Amino acid sequence: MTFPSTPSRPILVCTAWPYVNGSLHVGHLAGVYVPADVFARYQRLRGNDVLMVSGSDAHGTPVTLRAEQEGTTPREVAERFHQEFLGYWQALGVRYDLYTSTMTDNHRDVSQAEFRLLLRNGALFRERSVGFYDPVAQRFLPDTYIEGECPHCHYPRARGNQCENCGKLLEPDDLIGPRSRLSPDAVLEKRQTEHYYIDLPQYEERLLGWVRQQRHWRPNVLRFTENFISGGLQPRAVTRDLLWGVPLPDEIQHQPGWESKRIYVWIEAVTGYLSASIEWAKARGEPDAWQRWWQNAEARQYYFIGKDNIPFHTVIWPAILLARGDTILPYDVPANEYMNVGGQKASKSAGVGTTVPQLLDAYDPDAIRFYLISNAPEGADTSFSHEDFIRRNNDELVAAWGNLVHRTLTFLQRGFGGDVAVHTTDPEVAAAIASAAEKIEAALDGVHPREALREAMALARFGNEWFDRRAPWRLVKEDRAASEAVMGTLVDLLNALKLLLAPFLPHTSARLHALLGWEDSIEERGWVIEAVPGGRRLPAPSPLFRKLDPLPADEP
RNA sequence: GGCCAGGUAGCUCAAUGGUUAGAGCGGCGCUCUCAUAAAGCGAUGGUUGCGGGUUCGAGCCCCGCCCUGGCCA
Repeated sequence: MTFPSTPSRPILVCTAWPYVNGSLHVGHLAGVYVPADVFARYQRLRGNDVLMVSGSDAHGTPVTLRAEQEGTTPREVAERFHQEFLGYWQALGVRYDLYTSTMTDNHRDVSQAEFRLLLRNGALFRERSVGFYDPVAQRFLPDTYIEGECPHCHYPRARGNQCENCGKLLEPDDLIGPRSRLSPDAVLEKRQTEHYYIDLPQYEERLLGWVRQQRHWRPNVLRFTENFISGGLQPRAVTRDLLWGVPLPDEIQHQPGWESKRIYVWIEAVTGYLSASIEWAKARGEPDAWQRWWQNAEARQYYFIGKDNIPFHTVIWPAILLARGDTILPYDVPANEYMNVGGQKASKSAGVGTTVPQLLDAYDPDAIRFYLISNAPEGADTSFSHEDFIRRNNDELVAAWGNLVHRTLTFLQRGFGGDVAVHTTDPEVAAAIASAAEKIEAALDGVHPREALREAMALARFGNEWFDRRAPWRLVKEDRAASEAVMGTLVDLLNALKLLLAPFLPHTSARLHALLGWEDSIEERGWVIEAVPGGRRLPAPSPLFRKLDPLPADEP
């Protein structure tokens, strides 16, 4: 039994670049990194040409702020968390082809080259503006860093964008006696500054036309994007008065005043997708190989992000790519909602939190992947709790799939010495496998991993039911050959489920692959459902998953 | 305060405006003993937050209200 092979297609799997200003959270994994990895693993198994890239976003204010708080440099903070993130991917089996950072020379070069290209193509313009300058902190201040007396209600600590007392919207200029929140004693100066802006209105019509063709996008992404563009696009500044970031191209950065400006992070960070692809190609010794995913009409690009990032990936990044004019546009942007964390009392009393290091400390990687996908926030927010995690682990993963594996393999071991008889897969089971596989493929191709996992679990439950119905433990007493044949079919079912679950549960599927007597890897065999040959003797099994102790009851 | 999501079974979640609103898990009952005290079957479980409206038809669309979360901060 095999599936029709599809021609190999280049597929670029991108994930949002996380800020390196702190540990990642369960929501990041559930919304972005685990779904992306599941999708990428599936596409690789299907034989498609997958390139999965991302990296740490080292620049931006959050990193600078953290460094200031710690009395260290942004680079030190960035390096530290970058290393931590690399550890996550290793531990969880999130398998990037390249996970880099925005601190590389390559990224700087690609970003600057892009800036030049946009300039040459008329996408950028330069404009003067007046900003408040803090001479003590030696920087221009964002609106929210300026406070003063509200001209309407005379609240003394109104912000430069809004008075939080009377709610009126303000401009920094409206404030009476504006002060810097960074340096309260500083006398603010109004200084002229100058920045580059990307002329988004120029691309509005083309973007809207393109977006309206994306019928396969998730409804929330499509609706949000259409509203965003229809509301009218404004030019956006693409440079900032900052020191931590990518400098402007040489011919600009040496002009007076421009040495202290940087390419603003939201244009620079999305460019990371391209720069990482190029870095991967260079490292591979084929510097042009990236073009296969960027300048090829057959290629498909998928961007896995959280919902807060939608406009950057469905409007601004496509606008940049349109302005470049030398690449394809994103194929899909499967943005997820949030996995919130409720039941905080429970997590605190258990002494376990929800950052990635804490999760990894408490649970096995496949159990984490299982939970996060089965409760993934694909269309609406969902909530995480340790209680729910333990329940899903024990009552679903272990009880259905883990049990099917273990009861099959131990019975085969005890009853038949681990010998798989020469057999044919029972037609009812074969049909159930084929039907489940078809649904799983459709769900994964459409980037609905949660539905795909549900189908796989339904097949595992069917396996338990069929096992009970055939009762090989009873059959063996009357008709040993018939019992052997039942076990052969069950082994085939395990073999199929091992493959169908491999994108979700790569570690345990690999272990099961070996327990089923294969000497190669799942990846080498590819997305092919096959029977386990008769005559094979399987090794003694051990459980794939462990049950977790329930949390201690809450003390009142 | 403004903006944006949500509110569906005990819990966690499904349901292009179209049969009697579904699934998993839990709880209850039964069956089984190969299996990590696991599994299977069965019955039970709903005023889809509240009140109006549009429609042949509304969980879904519109208006108002209540509640929760997120962002602005």
